[in-house]
Amino acid sequence: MHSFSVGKLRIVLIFMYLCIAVQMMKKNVEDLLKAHNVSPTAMRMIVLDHLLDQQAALSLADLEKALAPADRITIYRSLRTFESKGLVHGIDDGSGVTKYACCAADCGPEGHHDVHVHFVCRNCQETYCLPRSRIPEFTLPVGFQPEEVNLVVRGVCQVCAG
Amino acid sequence: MHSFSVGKLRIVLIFMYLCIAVQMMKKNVEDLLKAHNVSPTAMRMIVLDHLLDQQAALSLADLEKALAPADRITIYRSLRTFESKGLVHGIDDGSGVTKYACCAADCGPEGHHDVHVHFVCRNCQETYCLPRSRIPEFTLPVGFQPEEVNLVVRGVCQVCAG
DNA sequence: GCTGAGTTTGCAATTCCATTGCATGTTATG
DNA sequence: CATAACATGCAATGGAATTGCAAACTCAGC
Ligand SMILES: [Mn+2]
Ligand SMILES: [Mn+2]
Ligand SMILES: [Zn+2]
Ligand SMILES: [Zn+2]
Repeated sequence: MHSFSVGKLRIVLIFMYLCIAVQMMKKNVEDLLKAHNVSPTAMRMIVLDHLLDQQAALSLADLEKALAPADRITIYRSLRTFESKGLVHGIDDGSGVTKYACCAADCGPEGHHDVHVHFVCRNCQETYCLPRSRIPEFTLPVGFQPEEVNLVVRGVCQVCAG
Repeated sequence: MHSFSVGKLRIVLIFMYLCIAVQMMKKNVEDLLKAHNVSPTAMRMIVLDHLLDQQAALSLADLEKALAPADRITIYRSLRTFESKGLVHGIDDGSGVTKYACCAADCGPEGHHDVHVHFVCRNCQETYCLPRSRIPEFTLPVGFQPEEVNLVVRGVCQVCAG
């Protein structure tokens, strides 16, 4: 009778770990969707999962490329659904194409609460959410009633400046 | 021999005043163009004069409508020229269409200096420059080097809130 | 399991704005 | 006037967002 080698055991353990990780990941994405009242379809789970992976915001074209051969319109409509349910927020960074990133705070169908600064790197073109950088107070002429604020900073990002 | 009535004299004086006013206006627009190294063509004077009249920023479509039957592309290229020479600045107010407004400060071909807040009214859809509302200080994570800032506030404007 | 209503998806088409190419018209200058 | 440089008008293009619609799918109720 022969025993498992350490190498084989390691491979089996890694495989089991990956299975569990993928399951947990899927479970997390699924639960996140359900928690926001969105039916967890295959496409939506793929889109949301990919968005959760990102450091920087993605455009529809980015997602289309990354998730090929998924249909662009389906991704587009997933994003709109997510946005309306407070799962992701669209970012108008001045480039002319909307970028999307996951909401950090407890946003919901009532609205988005995590108002933060966005940063666009003129070198790598990436768009980052900066949740730590709260938008400061500013004064408006009398009579103007603010409701939403969008602050976009252009410059060189951490990675490119490093 | 009969004399002028007071009424006729008044009309003549108003007419003369208007002639002089229009001349001065034209002279002002022409000088403004020349001062920024832009040949004062008929179209450019019309476009710039109309922009100087406005309280709120205008889109290309707005200008096209107001200045009909002037050619849209010619207006478009006038605006680009003005922008490059520091006469007007384009505003990305999040509506997806660029609005244009005259520069208040001493901008030039080197760049635009009058960085200010822009306000979009969700009721009347007008976009206003708020030159008095300076963009406040804000903090960025270490490593991010800011170069340009764009702050757009959405809400209800002075007129609509009245 | 089968059915039907409601939802989601994929493809085609449309709309809207920004931008470019090119031939013609205009201006400035000697 | 001649000529080069610049400005204009029309047509065409490009890219992104959005919509229409029919087929595919999901799921509760039989
Ligand atoms: Mn963000
Ligand atoms: Mn402005
Ligand atoms: Zn960068
Ligand atoms: Zn208003």
